[in-house]
Amino acid sequence: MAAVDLTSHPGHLARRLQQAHYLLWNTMVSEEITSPQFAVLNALVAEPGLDQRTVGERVGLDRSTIAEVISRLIRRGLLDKVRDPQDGRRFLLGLTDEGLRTHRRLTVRTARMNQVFLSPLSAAEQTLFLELIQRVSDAAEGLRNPGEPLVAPS
Amino acid sequence: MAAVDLTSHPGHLARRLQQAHYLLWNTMVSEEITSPQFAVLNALVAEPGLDQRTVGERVGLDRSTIAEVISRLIRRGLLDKVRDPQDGRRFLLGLTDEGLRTHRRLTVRTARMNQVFLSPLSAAEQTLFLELIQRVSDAAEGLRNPGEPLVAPS
DNA sequence: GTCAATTAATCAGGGCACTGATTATTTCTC
DNA sequence: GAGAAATAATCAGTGCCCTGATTAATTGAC
Repeated sequence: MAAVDLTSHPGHLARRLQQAHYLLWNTMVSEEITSPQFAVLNALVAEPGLDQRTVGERVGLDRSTIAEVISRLIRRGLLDKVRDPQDGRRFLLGLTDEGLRTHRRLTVRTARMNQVFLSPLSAAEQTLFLELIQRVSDAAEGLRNPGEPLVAPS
Repeated sequence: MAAVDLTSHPGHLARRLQQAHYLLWNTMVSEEITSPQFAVLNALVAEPGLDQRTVGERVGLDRSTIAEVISRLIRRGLLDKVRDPQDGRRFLLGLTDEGLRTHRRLTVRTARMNQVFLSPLSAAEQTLFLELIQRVSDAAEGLRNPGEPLVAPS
């Protein structure tokens, strides 16, 4: 009889938030292209010709995950990759015409979806909400490799 | 040249938030037990003897996912399940002694982790943050099966 | 120039999350 | 009481997310 109230646990709420978003994305944006996949397309619209690792950095996906996401996008003909002639370890990524079209099409829909998603909040709350999430995530990411331990061992 | 700023996309931020939480959980709480697994243990501390589907409902996991999570917890000896003599479709779940001990141990650590996770925000902001996430998630979950379409088709 | 350290990408393995289909049991209807 | 509808659980398939180990190429030290 010492159960905890999970509604005070930001991690639990974050998971539920993401699930809710996933569902809404599926109904309002696309059943084919996922939100992380769109983020990758978007990164390459912003900076064409990036390599795989850097794209992962831009959108917040680790080396393994970005590899999977990219291989799916290539399989679907939205991306192609060529070896960097300057550095034989790297692959340079580029959007295909269809990739570009897909990005354009989904951009409109994601805007609408974001509106619906945030509609329970007032305009001021929406701005605050985005800012708070960002501050918490940024701070936690900053704890990644800090040189000194985060907490004293119990 | 029509890339979007993903920092205004709540879904993208939600994903990053969850990743940040995942990392912090791993370093501050446990490398064995995950946050969803803890949520399941916690649900069974609050209401012992629930069946699998109901536990999933309580913690926000669908039928497939809850089945996997529970089978891992059983494999690790933290849970056991018995057929409901009243209803042969159901399994009733119970915490083992070790499951109970694990829940108790992790409860302390999650509290500390939540403090660290939210530390970039002031006390007032923390309260607001949790409330805003909850309102957005609840609203989006309410859109699940509404009888009428969410949006006019494009 | 050669060997060592670094770096980009891949692979193996574990866990979370969803959908659609299937199986077993119960409940509802007649 | 027999057949139909509903419900709990499982299975197959896809995708995201992480770590640790491995491979191939480049860079740096000497």
